[in-house]
Amino acid sequence: MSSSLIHVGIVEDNDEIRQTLALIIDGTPGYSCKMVFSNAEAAVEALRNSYVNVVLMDIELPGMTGIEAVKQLKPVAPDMDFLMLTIRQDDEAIFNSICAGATGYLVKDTPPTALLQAIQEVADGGAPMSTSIARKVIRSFHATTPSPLSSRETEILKLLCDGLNYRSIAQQLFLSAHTVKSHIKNIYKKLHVNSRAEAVGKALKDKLI
Amino acid sequence: MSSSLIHVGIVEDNDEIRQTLALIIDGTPGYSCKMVFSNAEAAVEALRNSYVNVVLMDIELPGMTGIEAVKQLKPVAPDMDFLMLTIRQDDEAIFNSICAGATGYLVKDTPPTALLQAIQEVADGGAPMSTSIARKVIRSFHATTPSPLSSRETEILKLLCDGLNYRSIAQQLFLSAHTVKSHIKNIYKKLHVNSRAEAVGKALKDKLI
DNA sequence: TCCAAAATCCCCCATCTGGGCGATAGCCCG
DNA sequence: CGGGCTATCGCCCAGATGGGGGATTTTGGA
Repeated sequence: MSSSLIHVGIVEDNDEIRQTLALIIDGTPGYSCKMVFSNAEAAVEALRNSYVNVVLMDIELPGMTGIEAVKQLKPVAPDMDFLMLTIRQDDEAIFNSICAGATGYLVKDTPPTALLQAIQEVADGGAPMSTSIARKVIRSFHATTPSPLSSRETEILKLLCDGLNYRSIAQQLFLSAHTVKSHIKNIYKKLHVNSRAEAVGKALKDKLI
Repeated sequence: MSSSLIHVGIVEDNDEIRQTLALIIDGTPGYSCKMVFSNAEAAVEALRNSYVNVVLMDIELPGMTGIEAVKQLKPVAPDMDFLMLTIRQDDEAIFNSICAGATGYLVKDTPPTALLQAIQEVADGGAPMSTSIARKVIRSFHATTPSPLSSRETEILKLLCDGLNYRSIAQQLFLSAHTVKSHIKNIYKKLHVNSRAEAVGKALKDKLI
């Protein structure tokens, strides 16, 4: 990995910081920094069809925030990685950035060696982050509410998520369609919903399945 | 945090490793290790109603695996944290463990200092892990397929996930119910589904909304 | 041991849904 | 300029769905 050139982009409104970062990166063999922007709007426009591998993105920017920029760029450039730049470790903002599509973050006073290493790690498919951020990410993985459903109901809910109707579910579980309907009615009661779509929505959002 | 006693549990079938871990932990001030098991079944049974804070769980166990044990314990003891024990860093197994409810992992030859530090970090709400694991976790956060839906369709899909029917969606968006139906039909075509439930399931699983 | 919950099955019916088919108008890209 | 996509509105109808009842048996925990 370290043999190929890493193309880095920078989006940072503070002139000094931006130029310093660019100098460090472009001055190091193996790193190239041609795409530099002082606002998110210009960056989104120019980066969408670029060959840039890793973007250092300031979170606080005039106009569009860095988080919003990532949200727009990630879908159109899925292979582009984003490292957010922050003054200090702000767990909430960083977590939101990650939800938006960022891979990790850097605090702005990171020494050059660590900066370059973080970029390298990201390019190599890693995601450098503190343990507290990692925990936040993991937590949002897991179910927060304990499921009120019985195992049979959970089983049926899974099949609902696949779009099966009464009959198909009944066949799959060797039940009568009446029974399936009965279970689904109970699921609705317990989840406080009254349609398949809402049940599926709640099930997946609350990680009940 | 470091002032209160951390109750640690161990589940590990290798006698030597298990006893070594227990000795290290129980021999350190601030750490207590009373719950020690050589198989997952006994651990699940005893830990479900225990006061243990952090469990060191071997992944490979005779009978039930450590991953399965976490899957069973996490729902009934949501405040209990799990650190998986592995011989070497196996990204796939570790990722599966995290999906099952684990917070992090340790390689078995971790030196005592780092071991205790990792336990402390977990007890303090962190999630120690390598950058490559972190990346895997983050990746499963993001949409993998670019959405084929128009913005209007996405808007309607969101409302479908909330369980709204034609009329309610129409009112919310100031449209005729006919138009809503029309959009939904197009959504079905694009997502290759043919019911609300399936559309919602696909939307949330593929992170289209 | 006894009760509550779960799991199974059944009926009725108003309403919702999905599929088929069609129409007009705007917009962008080639 | 024409074709494709989107957005908007419309009608018909068979079949699925949700809500309202009720019933029995098994299971599991207190």
